[in-house]
Parts: sequence; C-alpha cells; structure tokens
Amino acid sequence: MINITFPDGAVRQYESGTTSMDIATSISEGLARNVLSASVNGEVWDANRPIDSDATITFHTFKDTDGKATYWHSSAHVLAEALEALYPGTKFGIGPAIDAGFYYDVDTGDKVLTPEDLGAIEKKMLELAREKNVFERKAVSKADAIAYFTDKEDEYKLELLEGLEDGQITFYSQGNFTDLCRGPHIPHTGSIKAVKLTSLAGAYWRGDDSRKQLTRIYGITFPKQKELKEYLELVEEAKKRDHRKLGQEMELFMFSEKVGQGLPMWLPKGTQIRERLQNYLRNEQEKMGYQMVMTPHIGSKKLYETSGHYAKYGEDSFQPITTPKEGEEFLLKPMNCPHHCEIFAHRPRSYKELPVKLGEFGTVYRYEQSGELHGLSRVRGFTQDDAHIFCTPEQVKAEFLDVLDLTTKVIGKMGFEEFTAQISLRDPNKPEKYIGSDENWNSAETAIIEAVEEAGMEAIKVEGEAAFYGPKLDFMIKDALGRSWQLGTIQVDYSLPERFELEYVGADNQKHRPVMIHRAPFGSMERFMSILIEHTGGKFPLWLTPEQFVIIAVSDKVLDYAETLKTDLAKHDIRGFIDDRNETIGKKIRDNEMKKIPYLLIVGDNEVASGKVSVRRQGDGDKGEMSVEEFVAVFKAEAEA
RNA sequence: GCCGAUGUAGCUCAGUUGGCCAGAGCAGCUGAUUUGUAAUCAGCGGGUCGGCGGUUCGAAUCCGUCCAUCGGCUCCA
Repeated sequence: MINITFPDGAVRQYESGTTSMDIATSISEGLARNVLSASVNGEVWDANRPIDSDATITFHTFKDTDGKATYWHSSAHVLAEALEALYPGTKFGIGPAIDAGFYYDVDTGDKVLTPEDLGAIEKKMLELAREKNVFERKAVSKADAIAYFTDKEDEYKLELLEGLEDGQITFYSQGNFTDLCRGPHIPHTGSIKAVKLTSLAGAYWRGDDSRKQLTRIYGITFPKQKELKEYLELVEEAKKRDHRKLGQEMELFMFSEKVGQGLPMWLPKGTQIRERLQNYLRNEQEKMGYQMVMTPHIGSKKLYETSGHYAKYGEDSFQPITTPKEGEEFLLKPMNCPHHCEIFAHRPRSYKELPVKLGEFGTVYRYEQSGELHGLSRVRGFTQDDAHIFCTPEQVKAEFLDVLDLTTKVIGKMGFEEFTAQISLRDPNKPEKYIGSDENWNSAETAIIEAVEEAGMEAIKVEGEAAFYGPKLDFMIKDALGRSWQLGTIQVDYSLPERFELEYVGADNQKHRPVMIHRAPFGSMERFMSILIEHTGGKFPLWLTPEQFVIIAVSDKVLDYAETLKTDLAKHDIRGFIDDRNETIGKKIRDNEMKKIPYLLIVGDNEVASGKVSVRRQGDGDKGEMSVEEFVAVFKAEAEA
C-alpha cells in the first residue's frame, strides 16, 4: 500500500500501481469525469499512469491551467492525427499548448495548406475525438525511436531525438497516430467536443530563420461547444476593442508614412488623456518625494560608452548622428538613466539627502525590427514614465515598497483590479554572468521578495531572468477581457553607479557607492494607453475622458440656456461641449452615443421652463430630468467612485 | 530583419476574363427643415486606384521594385 496525500493535507492509502484516475473515481464519479491529468509530487502526469510509491497528488481539470495545458497539448496530437489521415506523409515539428489553445508546426511537403483547408481538418479532428481513443504512454529506447522516425522519414523528430537521452524517451499513441512526446496527456480524446483552427502562419524550424519554414497551425478546443462559442465571442470583442481601431475612430493618435513607421503622433484628444495621466502620476510622485527633471533627446555617444549600452546595443540601434563640422557623434537617447546619473553626479551628495528620486516623462527612441511594430504597444519613439532612485543598499527594500504602493495606487485608479508580479532573480548556477557583490545581490533579492510579501502582492519568482546588473520585478495586470499584460518594471542596478562613479558621503565621512533603482509604473505612456483603450473599450474613466458631457439642444431657441448650463458645469470642473448642429435630436443622440460621450444632456423648452436638465448616460439610456445640482452630484459620485 | 497576405475618396467597402469620363454607404459642404431620447430631406464637392518603373493600342486590373499595413517568426537597454 502507498500513502497518497491530497492538497488539503488528508492522507489515504491505495494499492501500489494505482492511477490518479482510480483515485479520482474512488472520491467521486464527477471528479473522475472531469479529471484530465494530475500533479504527482509536483510533476504533471497522465491520469492513467500508475503510481508506485507515496505521493502527494493534485487533480487537474479544464478549470485550471495545468489541466488546460494537458487538454490542449493532447488536442495538438489529435490535430496531427487528422493531418496524417488527410495528408499522408506530413512531417511534424513541435506541437505545444499555449496560453489559449495550441499549435503544431508541420511540413506538408508539396501540399500548401490554405485557410480553406482548415474546415476539413476540424471535421476530421472531431471525428477522431468521437472515437474516444485512449492516449497510451510507452517508454522506448533511443535506437527504437530513431528507427521509427527514420522509417517515417520525419527529419524533425529525428533532430529532436538527438537532444534526448536514452532511457528518457516516451512515445504517446492515440488511434492510429504515434508521436514522440514527454506528455502528459488526457485520458482519451472523447472530451474534445469543440474544435476551432484559428490561423495559419509560417514559423521557422526551431525559430531559426536560416532553417526551413514550417506551417504553424493554431487552434483551440473545448470540452463544451458553449465554451468555444464564448471564446469566439471574446475574440470578437477583443477585435472591437483593438486600440488601433478605436484610436483612429476616436481620434486619439495617428501614424503617417511620411513621418515614419513606429512613430506615433498624439492627436488633441489623445494628448488630453495623456496629459491628465501624466499630471496625475506627477502629483502622486511629488507627494512621495520625487523631483522632476528634464533632459535632452540626444546624448553624446561617449555617454553611452560610459553606460555600457553602446557596446551592447550600438550596432542594433539607430546609428549616431554627427555634427557637420566637428564630426562629434550623438545618439538618440534609448533610455533616460545615463542622463539622470549625470544629474546625480553634478555635485557632491550627502547620505542625508538619500534617497534622491529623479523623475522624468522622458521620450526615448529605440530601433525595433519593422515586423515587430504594433500600434501604440510597440513603437520606435515613446515616452517612459521614468524615474531613478539613488539610495543606500539598506534603503532598497523601503524604496521598493514605496514603488509598489505607488504602482498599485495609480494602476488601480485606472480601473485595473488584478495585479501580479514577476520577480526575476539570478541564475544561482551562473554567478559569473552578473556584476555586483554577492552580498548586494542577496540583500537586493531578499529586499524585493520581502517587499512584495509585505505589499501582499501575488508574485512568481523566476531564476535566471534577472538582468546582468541587478534583479527586477515586472508588473502584470489583467484587463477587462481577462488578458494579461506586462506593464512597468522596477529594477535594481549596481552597474550604472559603478560606471558613472556615483558617490555619496556617508555618516562615516567616507565615500560610498549608491544603489540605483529604475522604475516606471506604466512602462511607457504609449503602451499604457493601448492597454487602457482595450481595457475600457474606449469608455475611459470619467476624470480622464476629454469630453465628459455634450449638451444636445432640442432647437436653437434654447442655445442660450445650453450656454448657461455649460458655464455652470465648468464652474464645477465638468467639461463638455454643445452639439449645436442643425440635426434632429435622434441623430445627435446617436452620434454622441457612438462617440462614447459619457453624459448626454438634453435641453429644450421643458428644461428652460423648469431650469433643469434631462440626463442620459451613454450606454445606459434616459435617466430623466434633474436639477443642475442633482446632476453635479451624480456626476461627482461617478467620477470619484 | 524573415515568411505570407493586403493596399481603391476622411472611414467601411464594390469594381466581371485588361476596354467609354472609377462606384456605393457613412463623413464633409450648401440649402430647406427647428426638431423631445440611437440615422429628416434635397443638392454638391471629393480619388495620379500606396510610390516608381515596365508589358500593352489601352492598366485599378498583368509583371518588377520600393513603401506601408495586417498575421506569424525572431528580438526587446
């Protein structure tokens, strides 16, 4: 007998060789029906793989990420099986699960797959799924595995096998299809009830552009037809909210071929929103002791040689511009920190003034590959909500906490509710990759971890993801559609203070090297704007939106009253405009609803007589007549909520 | 940067196998109408058919090339 420990700590005894599925069945039929895989001692296993010794076990269903990953990876195998049935001789690369669904990279030889073929493949997949084929795991020797794929003439699998050790190789088979795979898989294909192949794309074998391009087929599957429908609706909704589309419709920003790709220009309405965001953030930061600075858009090449960035990125950046007579070289600034280091160094610093926090909405320029540019989220010129904190090693933790506070506050103010953090630490096995003393690294890493704990933020730690000059923390937020986005970062840096020979005089009258913290809560104004647009679908929080109300005059006899109303509201810092076009009221309501103006104030003879206003909330219809004071109260209540 | 697709009016799109002055809806302008909670009516203007080069009697349509956009890949101080 073996002891099985459950997530709640309960321990039960089972026969050796029992499977997670057996265990699930012993608990309840419902669980057994839904279980897709299980973590056995922390490793995700097939539900029908025998367990031979004491273990802790966690079941996975389609409700959790591991369960979904198992399910989608298994779906990729069904896709492969369908392809092999429809296009014999197809060779297979890799077919992993991804955040939403799965893909398989395939080489169909002379047959070029087109989107029109996908329907037939989906049909075949469903047919195969209905056969309820069991996924069978089999350990094979390397020699046998090579023989199998040599016979199949699948050079991709053979190449994958080269990297695997004999004794660790497993095959999985379902129906007539066998694949090299580590697993795990779902019990059988029958739980795949809804299939959608979403797109086709080229992808290089092993991501190497000198190698053959395979066809990547993306797809997603669900245990219920209804879930697929919901997913497709979500995709549709995401399309509607695409910030590139809304940005154009709402006249927030634009691009011009003549100006150049990846160089956004903010239109008046977009600029209003951005300035409000910046003012808000500037205010919050000044309350926390930040001092704003401004630095030029270019800097001497020497500056970046000092910082080390030129050596690392020079070739892959915009190339230097030179003065016509002297031939001096300048770079468009790719980041603000070297300038800020020079500001810190412009006079001797005492420990008494630390931490020094220099903030700047600094516009930077980076060469991004043309294929990578995307609306406002990936551009070549953008403005960081940047600041650099120069402090003592002992202050790192407190400063981190401060930044966490600031970030959760400002992001929360935008209506985002779910944050997580990723803490990037050193790779403990490669100390040579990093600069700075062990002592500093240890204390900085501990400081970050403790600060995150104290802030009560959910965080994952990833070893080996730190920059060579210090550990960092990235903020992730979830938007209204449940999508995750990476926002700003906080990054500890030991390198730049060293390179710029930054110093402060300590209480001991000795010179010390400060630690530098880079941080940007939004990351960049452009990227944040793109996320905010998609999160809100263009319906910005009231305090941010450029036009908070529109007064719709029933006829031009009441325009004077409309003017008075507008002036009254302006006294309460409520901004808007009068739609005095010679159009019907229905037309004006329609147009302003579509422009997403939050409040539509209708005035006609009735309102002039009563001295009131008829209020309509965008997207929520007629709210009835109210006095101006009542409207102001309603408005303020929403704005401050 | 690489692979594939796309590029027609401010926006969304139609333009048969190359063939008269390139079309529609919305937006815009002018006029009429003075309107009560999601489109009033009439008229008008607007396009080097992404740029350049070529094939042809003739090119939005065929070919080449460049640019931009989209979907991926790769990359991100």
